[in-house]
Amino acid sequence: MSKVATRFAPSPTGALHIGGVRTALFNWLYSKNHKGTFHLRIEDTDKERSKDEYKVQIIKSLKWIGIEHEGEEYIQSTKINDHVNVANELLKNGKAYKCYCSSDEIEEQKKRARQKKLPYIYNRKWRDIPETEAPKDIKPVIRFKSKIEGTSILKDLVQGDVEIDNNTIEDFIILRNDGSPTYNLSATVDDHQMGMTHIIRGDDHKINTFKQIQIYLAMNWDLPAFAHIPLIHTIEGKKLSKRDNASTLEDYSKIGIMPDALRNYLLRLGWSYEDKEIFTLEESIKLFNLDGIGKSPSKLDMSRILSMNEHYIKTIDENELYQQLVSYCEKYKDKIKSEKELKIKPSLSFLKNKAKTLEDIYNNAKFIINDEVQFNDEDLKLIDKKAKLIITEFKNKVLTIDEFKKETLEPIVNELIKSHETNFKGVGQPLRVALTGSKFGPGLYDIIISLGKVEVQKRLNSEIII
RNA sequence: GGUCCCUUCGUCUAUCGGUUAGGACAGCUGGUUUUCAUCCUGCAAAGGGGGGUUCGAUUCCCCCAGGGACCGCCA
Repeated sequence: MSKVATRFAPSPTGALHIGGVRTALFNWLYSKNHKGTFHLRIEDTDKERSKDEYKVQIIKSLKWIGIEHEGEEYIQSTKINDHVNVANELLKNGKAYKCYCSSDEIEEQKKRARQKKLPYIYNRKWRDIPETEAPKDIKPVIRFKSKIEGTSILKDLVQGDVEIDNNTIEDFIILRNDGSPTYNLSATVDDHQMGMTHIIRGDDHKINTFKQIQIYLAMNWDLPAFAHIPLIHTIEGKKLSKRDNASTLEDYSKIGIMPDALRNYLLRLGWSYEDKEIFTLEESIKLFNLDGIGKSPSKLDMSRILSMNEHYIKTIDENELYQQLVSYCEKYKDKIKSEKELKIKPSLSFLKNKAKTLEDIYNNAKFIINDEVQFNDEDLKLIDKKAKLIITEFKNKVLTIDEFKKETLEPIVNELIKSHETNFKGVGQPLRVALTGSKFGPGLYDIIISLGKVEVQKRLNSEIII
C-alpha cells in the first residue's frame, strides 16, 4: 500500500468549528501514526461566502492546537479547470450528460413531490434524449449518469459496510449552467489529484461518498479508503453548528483553555484507548487508530473540557505554563509588566492550584498585577476597629523581618492571635482583605511572600484601612 | 416523507458470549486545611423495549421505539 496521505478540507466561510478541529486532528493523527502526510485543502469555490481572512484564521487555529499541514495549502478555486476537464471527459465517455431542465422546472417537480409526500429525485429526463432535441435558449447543466439498478456498498473504516439502493442516488449535477463545477466533482477530482489514500471526514458526508465513488469508478481511478466519523452534538443532541456558543476555537482560547488540553479532550471525544484518559501529543500519535472511533455521536461537555484543562494546568512544566499565561494575558487581558513577572512566576505554584483556566490564574494573580488594591464594600466591613489594630501591629512587627518566608512570618501571626485572644481567622482575614481586597484568595503567607516587603508595607499603609 | 446511521451511569467511554458491567468528568458524602480551593476516603449512578439464537446474552440476529445525518446549480 502506498504511503498514507490524508487531508482536511474546510471551506473558509467562517471561523473553524470545534467539530472541524476534531476531524482535522483525526486526519492528522492518522497520517502521523502511519508516517504519512497530512494536507490542507481550502474549498473556497463559494465565492459569496469564502473569505481569505477565514483561510488565514483556519491555518492559525490548526497551528494553535498543534496541527501543521504538509506543503502549501491546496486552493480549490485554482483547480477549477481540472474539475471542468474531468466533467467534459465524463461527458465524452458517456458517463455524464447535458440536462436542459430549467431550475423552475426542477423546482416545480420538487414542489409536486413534496405535496404528494413522495421522495424527490430528478427524473433523468435528459439522460436519453438526443442532443439534437436540445432547446437553444437554455444553458444546460451537466449531470452524472448515476447507477439506477442494484445496490452499492461503502466499506467504511468506521461505520462498517453501508449498503444503499442505487436508485436513491439521483443523477447529480457536476457542472452548473455557468460552467462551474459542484462540490462532489471538485472534491473527488482534488482528492484524486492530491493522491489521498484515506478520506476521514464527518458522518454528514456519507451519502456524498456514494456519488463520489461513482466518479472514481467512471474515471478509472483508484479508490481511497473512507472513514466517516460520528458528528459532535450539542448538549441538546443536535449537530453542532457555528451558531452554538462556544463552538469555535477562539471561544475556548479566550477563556484560557490551553491547546494541549483541548487537543486531549477532542481526541477522547469519540475515540478511546482502553481506560486511558490523558495522552501526550506523542502518545496520541503512537496510539491513534480508526478502530478506537465509536459509531455513535458524542456530546460536547464543557465541564470535561474544564477539568481536562485543570489537569494540564496542574501537571505541565511551570515555565511552560507561565509562557502560556503571558501570551494569554497579552492577547486577551493586559500585558503583564516585566516587574510583575518576577512576582508572578514564583507564585504560580499556588496561583494555579485553584484554577481551571488561564483566566482563573490571571484572576488569582490580580492582587499582584494591580498596583492598587480593589476593595469591595462587603469585605471592607471585616476591617473593623480591632482589625485595624491587628493590621497596624502586624505592619510594625513585619518591618523587623529581613527575609519573608513562612518560618519568619508565622511567629508574628501566632503572637497576634495570642495577644488578641482570637484565632487564625481573626488575624488572617483582615490581613488578607487589606493586602488583596478580598477575603477569598491564596494562603496568607503565600500572599505576603509573593508581594514582598515593600509592597506589603505600602498596602498596609493605605489610608482606607488605617 | 425517503435513504442511511446510532442507542452501556447525567456526560465521555471500557467490555471483542460467562465480569459483583470497569474507568474518567460532573454530583453527593466524610476527612485534611488558613478563607476559597487543592488533596485524600467513600457513596450513588447504566446496557431503550420486545422477540429469537445459545447451557449462558450488554455482546450475535430480527422487529419496534427514540435520537441523529443527508435529501442544493452550498461545501
